[in-house]
Amino acid sequence: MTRQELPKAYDFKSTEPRIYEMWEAGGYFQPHNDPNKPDFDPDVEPFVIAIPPPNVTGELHIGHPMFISVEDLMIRYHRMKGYATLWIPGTDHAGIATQLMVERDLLRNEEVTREELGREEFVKRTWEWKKKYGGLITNQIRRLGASCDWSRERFTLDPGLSRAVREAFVRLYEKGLIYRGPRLINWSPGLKTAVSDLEVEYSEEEATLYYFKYMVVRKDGQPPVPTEDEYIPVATIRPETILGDTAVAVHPDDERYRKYIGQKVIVPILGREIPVIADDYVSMEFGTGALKITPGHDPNDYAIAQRHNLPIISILDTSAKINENGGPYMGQDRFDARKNMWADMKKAGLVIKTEPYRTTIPRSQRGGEIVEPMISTQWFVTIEPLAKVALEAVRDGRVRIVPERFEKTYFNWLENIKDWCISRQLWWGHRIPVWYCPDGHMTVAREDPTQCATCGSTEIRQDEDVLDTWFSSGLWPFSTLGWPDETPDYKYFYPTTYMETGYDILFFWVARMIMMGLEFTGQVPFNTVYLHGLVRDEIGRKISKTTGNVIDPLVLMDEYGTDALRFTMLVGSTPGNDTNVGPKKVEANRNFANKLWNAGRFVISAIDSLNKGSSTIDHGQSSIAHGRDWTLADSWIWAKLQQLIRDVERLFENFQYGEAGRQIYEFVWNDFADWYVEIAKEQLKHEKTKAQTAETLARVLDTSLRLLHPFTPFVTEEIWGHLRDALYNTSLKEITEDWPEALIIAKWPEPREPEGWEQAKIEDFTLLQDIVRSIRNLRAEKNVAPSRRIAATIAGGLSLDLLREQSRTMALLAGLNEAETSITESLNEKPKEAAALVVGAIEIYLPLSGMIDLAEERTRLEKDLREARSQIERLEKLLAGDFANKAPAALVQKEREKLEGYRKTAEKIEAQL
RNA sequence: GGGCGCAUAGCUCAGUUGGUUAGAGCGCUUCUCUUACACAGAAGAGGUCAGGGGUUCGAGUCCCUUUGCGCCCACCA
Repeated sequence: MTRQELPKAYDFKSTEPRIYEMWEAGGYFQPHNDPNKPDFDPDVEPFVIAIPPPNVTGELHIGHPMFISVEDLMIRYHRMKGYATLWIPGTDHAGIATQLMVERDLLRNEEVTREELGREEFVKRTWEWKKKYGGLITNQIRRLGASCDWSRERFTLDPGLSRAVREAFVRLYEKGLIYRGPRLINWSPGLKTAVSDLEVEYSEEEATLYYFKYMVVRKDGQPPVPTEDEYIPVATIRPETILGDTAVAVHPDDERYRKYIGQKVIVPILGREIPVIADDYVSMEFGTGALKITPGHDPNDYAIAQRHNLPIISILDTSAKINENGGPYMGQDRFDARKNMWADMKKAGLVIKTEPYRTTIPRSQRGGEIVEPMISTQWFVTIEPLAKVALEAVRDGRVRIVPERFEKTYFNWLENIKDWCISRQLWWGHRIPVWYCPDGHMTVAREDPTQCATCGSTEIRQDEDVLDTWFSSGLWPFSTLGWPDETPDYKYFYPTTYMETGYDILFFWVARMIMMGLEFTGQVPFNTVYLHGLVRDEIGRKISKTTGNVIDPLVLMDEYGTDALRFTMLVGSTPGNDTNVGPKKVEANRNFANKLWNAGRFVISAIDSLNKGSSTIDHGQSSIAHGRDWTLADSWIWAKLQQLIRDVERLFENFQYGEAGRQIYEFVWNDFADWYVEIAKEQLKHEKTKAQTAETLARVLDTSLRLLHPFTPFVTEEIWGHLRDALYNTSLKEITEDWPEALIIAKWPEPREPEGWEQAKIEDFTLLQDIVRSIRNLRAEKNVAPSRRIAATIAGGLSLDLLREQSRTMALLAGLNEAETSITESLNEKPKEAAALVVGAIEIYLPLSGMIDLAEERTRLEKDLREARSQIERLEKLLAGDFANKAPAALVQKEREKLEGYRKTAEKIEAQL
C-alpha cells in the first residue's frame, strides 16, 4: 500500500495484530531491545514492574484492560526514557477457581466427580486443561498491546516457581514461623477446604433469633420441669450449635444470673450437664444477657473456652452435616438439624420465642455458601514478626503506596493481623512439602525425601494438603527472577520498581508480597505500589454477572480498537478511585485515534508533495527559538508543545497519567489539528514557508506520537512508520535518526527550548485566536455563509505590527477577503453600515450592508460593554484591596494588565456607541 | 463499632504544591459534505463546584461541621 492510499478511517483491525507481531518479533519487549547492548548493562538503570498474574482460568474481563493499560504505559514510558525495562508476564494457578472449573467440566462432559477420578488423574486432567485453555488469557493480554517479555513467561506451578515455594516453606518452618495444629478456622463446606479470613465475605441478611431455656440442674437430682423450674434464657441464631455447647456464660456483675454461676445447666435434647461461668465478655444489655458457649464453632466462644479451660466439641463433619457428637441428629444437614432440633425443643417445652434478626452472615468468597467456623488441623504462618517488618517498610518510606491514603488501610490491617492459615484441602496447587512416617515423625524437605528424617522409615507419605494460592503469589516478584538462586536476572532486576494492582487485593497480595519479600530477600520487593481503581459500568454499578452488566473488553476492542479502550481506561480515572466505563467513552476515544490518524495523513501528504517538488530544505537548527524566520503559528505550536512536554513529564512523575493523557488529547486535537493544521494548509502554498511548515508539522507530529505512545501504542506506531517512510528520502534528516526502528525504542521527548521561552508567542497567538473567534461568532450570528469572504476594517492600536504580519492567517481563518481588509493603527471615522467588534483594544468593523440592524448592533455592544465594566469593577476592587500588597508581584501585574485591557475595550465600545 | 472515599454542566467524570472569568466527553441548539478527518469543522446554550462555618489578600482546592450515597475493616449471642 502506498502512502497515498492510506485509508480515511484508521483501520485498527488489520493494524493492531501486525504491529504487535512486529514488536514481538523485533525483540522490543526484552529489557535490552538493542542487540548491540549487553544484557545486564550496569550503566543502565533497570525499571521492573511487578504485577499480579491473572488467573489461568480467566477469560479477559473489563478489569484486565485497566491494569494492562496502566502497566504497559509505565513500561513504555520508562523504556523510552532509556531504562532496561522488564515486565514478566504469567499466570496464577488459582487453586480453588481452577479446580472448581475443571470439576465442573468433568461432571458435565464425562459425568465423573473428582473423587471418582482420583487425585493423580484429576491433577493430570487439570494440567491438560491448563495446556488447552491457559493460553487464552495470555493471548488476550497480547491483544491489549502489553509489551511484556514473553520469553520470561511464568506460571506459578512451574518447576522454578515451585522450587521457590518449597524453599520459602522450609525456611519459614526452620525458623519456627510455620506450625501445624488444630485451630478454629473458616471451613467452606461446599469446597470442603479451610479458607483464610480474607476469603470470607460478610453479608448482612435476615436471620432468626431463637430464644430458649437452659434448665438449671436441680439440687435433688430430679430432671427439671420446664414450666416450673429455674432456667437461664439464652438466644442464638444457630440452634444446632447447642449440640456443641460446653458452658453458658453470664457477666459476673449480672444480678439476674449471679446465683447460677458455678451451677450446672442441661443441654437440651442431649441432656449433658455444662457449667455456668462468668466472663466479662458477655454483654448484660444484649439479648438475654446469657451466652451459650460453643467453642468448636464460634471464634469468641473459642476464646472464652480457652480462658476457662472448657472442653471443645465439634459437631459438624466436613460437609457440615451433624457428626456423632450430635446424638439423634447425626447425619443431618446443619440446616435440617436446626429445624428438627427446634421442633424437638418445642415439644420439650424448652423454647421461649423466635424473632427476626438482621445480622452479618459469613459466606465463602468463591462458593457463596455459609462458612462454618470449625476446629481443624491446619498449617499456619506465624504472621506477627513478618507483619512488623512489613509495617516498618511502608512507615519509613522504603515502600511508597499511591495513593497515599491506602497506607492507613495497610497499617490498620497489618496491626491487627492474625496467623495465616495456609493449608487447603484441594488437589490443585503446591503440595505441602511435609512427609509423615507411621510413627508420626514429620520430615520437612526441599527435595522429596525417601525416608523419615527422624527414624529412617521408608514408609512415608506426603501431607495431603496444598498451599494457599497466595502463598506462591506472594513470592512472585522474586520467584520469577530465579530466586532462591542468585541468577543474573535476580541480581540485576531485584528489587523491582513498581507494583501495580487494584486496591481490592492490597491485603491478599501486596501486603503478603512485602512480608515475604522482606523475609526471604531482606529487601522490599518493590519501591512503589500503584493502586488503580475498579472498573464499573456506565452508570457506576459494580460489574457482576447477576446484574447482567458485564462488559466484554473483546467486544469493545472489536468495535473501537485497543487504543481506544486503553485510552479510556487511562484518561478520566485517578489512582485508587473507581471509574465508570461504557461504549460511549470508548467510541469518543476511537474518534480521537482516528483524528490522530488523519492528522498524520495530512502531515505525511504534506511531506510527500514537498518531495515531489524536489525542494531543498535548509535545516540547520535543532531549536526553533532563534534564527529562522518562523511564522507566529510555527512558533506558537512549538511553544505549546514545549509546555506540554514539561507538563506531561511532571504529571507522569506524580502518577497522574489520566491528566497527562487528557492534556495530550487537548493539544493534539485543539491546538495541532484545529489550528495549526489549518494554518499550515496556507503556509504550504507558499514557497517561502512551505519547507518550514512541513518540518514543523513533522516535528510536532513526531513528538505527539512519542507522548501518546504509552497510551495508544498501536496507532502511534503505525503513523510513526508511515511518517518515517515519508521522511526517509527528504532532507528532513533530524527526526529520521531512528529509522527504521519502531517507535517503541524512540526516545521520550525532552523540551528543546529554555523554560519560559513560550510565553510571548502564546500570548500573541491567543490574541489572534480571540479575534478570529470573535469574527466567526459574528458571522454565525448574522448567518453569513462560510464561503462568503467579507471585507474588514481593523484598528490594531498597539498590536498593529502583529496584525499586519498575521493578516493573511487571520483572513484565512476568519473568512475575510484579504484584499479588501485594511489594518490601520486607528480610525478617524468608523465605517458606516458595519458590524462592530472589540477585542481588547482592537476594533473590527465588518461592512455587512443590508444585514445590519442598528438596534441589534447596539444591544450587542451594550452587552459587551456591560461585561467589560463589570470586569473593570471587579478588578479595581481586587487591586484596591490587600491583594495588591500580599499577592505575588507577577500575579498582580497580570491582573493590572487585564484591567488595562478591559478599560481600553470599554473605551472603544463607548466611542462606538 | 472503627477507617476511607464520593457529592462539580442534563449524563459520566477531570480539575495534586490555594491564584481570582471552573474544564472535557456524551447529549442539546444553529450552521457547513471547505481538497487530513462527517469517527468531521464552526458557533452556541448550560454550573451560587451538596449545605453551613472557618483560615487566607484570594478556597472547587486547606480546616471544622451537617446531610446524602458508596466502600473497607471489626468477635456482640
